[in-house]
Amino acid sequence: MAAQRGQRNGVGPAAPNAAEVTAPIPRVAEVPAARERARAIPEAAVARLAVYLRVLSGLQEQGAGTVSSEELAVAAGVNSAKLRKDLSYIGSYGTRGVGYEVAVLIEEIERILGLTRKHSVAVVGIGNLGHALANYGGFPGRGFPVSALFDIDADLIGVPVGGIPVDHIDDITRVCAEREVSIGVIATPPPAAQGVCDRLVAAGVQCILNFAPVVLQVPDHVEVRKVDLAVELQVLSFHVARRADGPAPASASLNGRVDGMVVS
Amino acid sequence: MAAQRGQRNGVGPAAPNAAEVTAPIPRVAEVPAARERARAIPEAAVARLAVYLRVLSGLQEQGAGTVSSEELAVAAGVNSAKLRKDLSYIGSYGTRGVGYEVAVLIEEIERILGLTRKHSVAVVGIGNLGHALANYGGFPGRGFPVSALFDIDADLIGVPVGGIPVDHIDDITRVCAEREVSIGVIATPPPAAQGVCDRLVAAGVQCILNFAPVVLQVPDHVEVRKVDLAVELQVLSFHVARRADGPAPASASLNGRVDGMVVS
DNA sequence: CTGACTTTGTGCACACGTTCACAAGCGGTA
DNA sequence: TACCGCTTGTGAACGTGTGCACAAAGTCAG
Ligand SMILES: NC(=O)c1ccc[n+]([C@@H]2O[C@H](COP(=O)([O-])OP(=O)(O)OC[C@H]3O[C@@H](n4cnc5c(N)ncnc54)[C@H](O)[C@@H]3O)[C@@H](O)[C@H]2O)c1
Ligand SMILES: NC(=O)c1ccc[n+]([C@@H]2O[C@H](COP(=O)([O-])OP(=O)(O)OC[C@H]3O[C@@H](n4cnc5c(N)ncnc54)[C@H](O)[C@@H]3O)[C@@H](O)[C@H]2O)c1
Repeated sequence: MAAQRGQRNGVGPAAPNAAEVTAPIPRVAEVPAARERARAIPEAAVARLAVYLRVLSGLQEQGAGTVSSEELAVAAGVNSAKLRKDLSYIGSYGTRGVGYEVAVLIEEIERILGLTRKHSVAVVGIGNLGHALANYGGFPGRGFPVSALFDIDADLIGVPVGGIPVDHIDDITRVCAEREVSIGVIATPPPAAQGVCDRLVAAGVQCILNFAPVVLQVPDHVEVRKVDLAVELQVLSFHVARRADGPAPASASLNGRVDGMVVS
Repeated sequence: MAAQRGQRNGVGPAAPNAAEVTAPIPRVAEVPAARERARAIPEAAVARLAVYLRVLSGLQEQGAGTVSSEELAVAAGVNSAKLRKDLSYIGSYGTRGVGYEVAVLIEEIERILGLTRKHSVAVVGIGNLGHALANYGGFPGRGFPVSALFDIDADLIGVPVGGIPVDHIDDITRVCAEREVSIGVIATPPPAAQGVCDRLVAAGVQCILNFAPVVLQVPDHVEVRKVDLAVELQVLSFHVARRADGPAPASASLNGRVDGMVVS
C-alpha cells in the first residue's frame, strides 16, 4: 500500500503509530501482531486533534481555565463521545466531574502532534498560490515558519515574498539543509510537480503538502498529503446534483432537528 | 447534531440520526429505500471519482480509447478493486476482458458528479488567497467558472481580478442571483467567515467551500466543505514526530505490505 | 463453435471509525 | 465521612469502507 497509495487526506487507514505508552496499567494487550506495541492514533483523530487545538487556543485567550468535553465538542463541531475518545488516544488528562484543563490539553496535544519543535516549511512554485502561502501570516504563528521559497523563473529569484527571498530550485538541496526544512509545499504547475517532489525528497524532506492535481510517487518513508480544490468543488457539485431528487422536502423540514441547542 | 456537525471533509459520517432521546425507542430505520433508486455513493468514493475523472481526461487527450481498471488504478494511486467498486456505484460501463471505454466513463462520471451543468462560483474575500483563486485558470476549464468576487474593502470594489470586477459584499444577494451562483468560496479572515457564510446562505447558495479556520454553522440543507491548511501541516508534523521511534527501518521495508506493483 | 484468456463486477470477511451507554472517579456539600 | 451530581474514559455494538478472491462475461484465435 505504501508504494501506490494515493496521498490520503481526510480519511486514512490507520497509520501504525508507536507512541510511547506511559500507562503502567495492566492492559490486556496481547496484540497478535509482532512487537508492535503501537498505540495507533487513527489518522482521522489526528486531524481532529489539530482542530481541537485551535479551539482550545481560542478558549485560552478568552480566559477559560477548563472545558468539558461537551463544550469543546460543540465548538469543534463534533460529537462529544468522539471527542473524548480522540483525547483518550493521547492519555487521560481530564478530571471527572469537572472537565479538562485548557492549558494541559493544549500542551499534550502539541506534544503528540510534534508541535513542541518548529517545522520549517519550504514552498516551491511562487506563482498565484505560492505568493498567497508565502504572505500568509497564520503559519509562523503556529510553529510553521515559512523559511524557504523556490521557483524556476529567473525573474523571481532573489525577489523577497513575504519577507523571504526566492531561491532557485537548483539550490534546493543546499538551502533546505541550511534551513532545516522539514515540510515541503508544492505549488507548481502539475507537469512540474513530480520532478519537484523528487528533488524535495532528494533534499531530505520527508513531508510534502501537494497542491498540484497529480498523484505523486514517493518512497515509503515520505508522507504526502494533498489539497485538491477541483475535487472539493466536484464533490460539492455532486451534492447539488443529489438535491435534485429531494427526499420529501415538506416533511423534511418538519422532522428537521432543530438546529438549536447551540447554546450551552 | 445536524446543526453542530462540523464540515466534513475527507470522511463523513452520514450523520442521519436524530438527536438523542432518553427514551430507549430506537429511531426507525431510515427509509430502507422507498423507491429511492438513489444508491448512496460513499462520500469517499465520490472524491475518488473526481480523481479518476481527471486521470481519464488526461488519457483521452493522450488518445487512449479504453483503459483497464488496473491501469486506471495505478494512475490514480488506488487499489484496482477499490476502483472497480467505486465505478460499480455508478453503473456497469465496462466490458469484461477489455476494460472501460474512456469516453463513456468520462461521460458517466460527469453525469453522476453533476458536471453536465455549469456551476458558477463566487469567491468572498479577495485577499492573498482570494486573488490566487480568482486568477487560477484551472476552474473554468472544469465547469466551475468563477463569476463573482466579493470583498468589503472599498479599495477593491470595481477592481477586476482575473477578469472579474470585485463587488461589494452588500450586493451579494443580487449578484449571486443574477449570475446564478451555486458555490460560494470563503476566503476571508476567520472572524468574518460566519457572517459571510450567513449572507451566502441567505443569498441562496447551498454549497460552500471554506478556507477560514473556523467551524461554520449552517442549516441542514447547506453543504460545507473546508480546506484547513494549518491542520494539514499539523498532521504532517505528527508524522514527523512519529518517525522518531523508527520501527526497525531495515526490516520495515521487508514486512511492509508491498502492495506493490508500483510498477513500473 | 470451442476453448483459452482477459478483465469486470461483486460477495464476503475483515478492519477501521463512530456512537452509545454506563461504571468509575472526582468535587462539592451536609 | 458519606452522599450526590456531574463528567470522564472506555467496552462494546454498529456502520462503513477496504481488499481479496472468484464467478460471470466478454474477446480472440484457430
Ligand atoms: N491558484 C489557485 O488558486 C490554485 C487552485 C487549485 C489548484 N492550484 C494548483 O496549484 C498549483 C500552482 O497554481 P498557481 O496558480 O500558483 O500556478 P502559477 O502558474 O501561478 O505558478 C506556478 C509557479 O511555479 C513555477 N514553476 C514552474 N515549474 C517549476 C519548477 N520545475 N520548479 C520550481 N518552480 C516552478 C512557475 O515559475 C510559477 O511561478 C498548480 O498545480 C495548480 O493546479 C492552484
Ligand atoms: N493565504 C493563505 O495562504 C492562507 C492559508 C491558509 C488559510 N488561509 C485562510 O484563508 C483566509 C484568507 O486568507 P488571506 O491570506 O487571503 O487573508 P487576507 O487578509 O489577505 O484577505 C482577506 C480579505 O477578506 C476581506 N474581508 C474581510 N472581511 C470581509 C467581509 N466581512 N466580507 C467580505 N470580505 C471581507 C478583506 O478585505 C481582505 O481582502 C483566512 O481565513 C486565512 O486564515 C489563508
